[in-house]
Amino acid sequence: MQRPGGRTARVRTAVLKAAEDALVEVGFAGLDLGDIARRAEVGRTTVYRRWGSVAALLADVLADMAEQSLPRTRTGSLREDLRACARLTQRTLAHPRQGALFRAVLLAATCDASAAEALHRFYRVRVDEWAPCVTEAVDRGDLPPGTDPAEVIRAVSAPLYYRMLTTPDPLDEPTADRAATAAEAAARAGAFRAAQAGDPGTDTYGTVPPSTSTTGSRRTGREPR
Amino acid sequence: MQRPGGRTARVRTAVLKAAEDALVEVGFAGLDLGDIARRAEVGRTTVYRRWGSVAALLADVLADMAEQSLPRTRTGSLREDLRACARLTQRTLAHPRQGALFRAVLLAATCDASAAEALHRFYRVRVDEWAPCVTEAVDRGDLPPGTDPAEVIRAVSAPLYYRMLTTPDPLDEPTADRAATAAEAAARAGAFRAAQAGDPGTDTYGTVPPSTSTTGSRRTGREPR
DNA sequence: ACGCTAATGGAACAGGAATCCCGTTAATGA
DNA sequence: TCATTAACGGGATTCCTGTTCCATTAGCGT
Repeated sequence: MQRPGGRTARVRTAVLKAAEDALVEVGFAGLDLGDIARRAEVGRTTVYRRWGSVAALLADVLADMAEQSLPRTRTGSLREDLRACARLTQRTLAHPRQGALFRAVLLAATCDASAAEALHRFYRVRVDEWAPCVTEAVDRGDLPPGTDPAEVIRAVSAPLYYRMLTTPDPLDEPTADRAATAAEAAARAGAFRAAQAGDPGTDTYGTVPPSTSTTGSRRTGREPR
Repeated sequence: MQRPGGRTARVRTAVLKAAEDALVEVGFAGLDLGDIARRAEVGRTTVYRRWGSVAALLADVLADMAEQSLPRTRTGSLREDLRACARLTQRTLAHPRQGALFRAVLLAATCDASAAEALHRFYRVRVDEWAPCVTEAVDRGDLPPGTDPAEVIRAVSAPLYYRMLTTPDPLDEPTADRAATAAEAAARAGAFRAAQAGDPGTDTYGTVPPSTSTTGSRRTGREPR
């Protein structure tokens, strides 16, 4: 028989809070379940038993956070909607507490399956929350029919995450606005329409090497960008 | 007196190789310098002395990788250039070995200053490598004057990284092509021109709350997207 | 070739995180 | 209100990572 009431819930709240605090203070690498238990004034054993690892604990933090998410704003304009979406992402990532949290969960997700699943669910929910503004724009005729709403929303946030991860530059509002503008422009141009047959250019890549399989190690040169 | 020759270089090579192997096999979370030393058939002491931490070692792996990067392809078409760029990124991230490596270094960068610096330098170099194709497109008149080359290149990769991190979906070639198409469309529409005064829309955000400072915690609701 | 010493590697040591054991506390339902 | 037992908490224990010490190896200059 499970006992989610009273004490158990209190302990969970205290530990999640302590985990966030610890994360902001010492960073992801410095997280230690024993330390978190101390901050939460809870027995070490309890934390180890209920969560077992930093990644699992962060997954729970994310799940808790997801329940508190805000509804999207609703303007009547695609431009304004996307800008609001971008600003929200920018503000969240730039926020000292929430930003640290998101970076940490992104990290944890690449190491731990439960954290990855929690993260994926979180983003699925968030995209679904904002997708309607794209659908409405399509209905209004502002965007071409067949535009994939989720892709547009993802296109708004992607540059912000990429910038956060790969450059030392701060995430400011102009950056957010630029991301929104770019996503809107691409959407208007039909870049996010669902794959349609005969799209010119999809079959004419003369310069890209075959790359039959990514498994082959015929070349040692690496190359992302 | 320093002795970069012979044995030292051999040890470095063996350790970096072993680190990559270990990364692919046990993942970032499971990395252990002792284990890496064992794989490299090198004394633990040596690894601890020369690198000291997983993050520092990964930074060195990244530096080593950067030296082996391939030059960009050169077609005469912006569309083809961006597609090649996107495909290269996609192929790299989807590659079992290199993909794991990049994810790990991204992680390490958020925990360790030296890894972060190595990562930033790496992406700066990569962007600089590809930026010319945008500059050339501007010169040809394919893109509006004032277009920021680096931003266009980053816009190509951003969706791929975002997808890799936030969804369980595989990174395939259609995804890469879509990213290239979207970046091109946005660039053509002038979304990446350097900030110019009087850009209509930049000053008319009626729905976005003030958000004077991101530090304030007046609301507990969180919200990325 | 030879000597100097940077660099390595084995082994012992230390510190701390994760686990286990078991008594205590307090939610839950009758 | 009371019995039941899920869940907690403190302390001992184990395991393992990272450090230190010192002997050995092998670049490097002469």
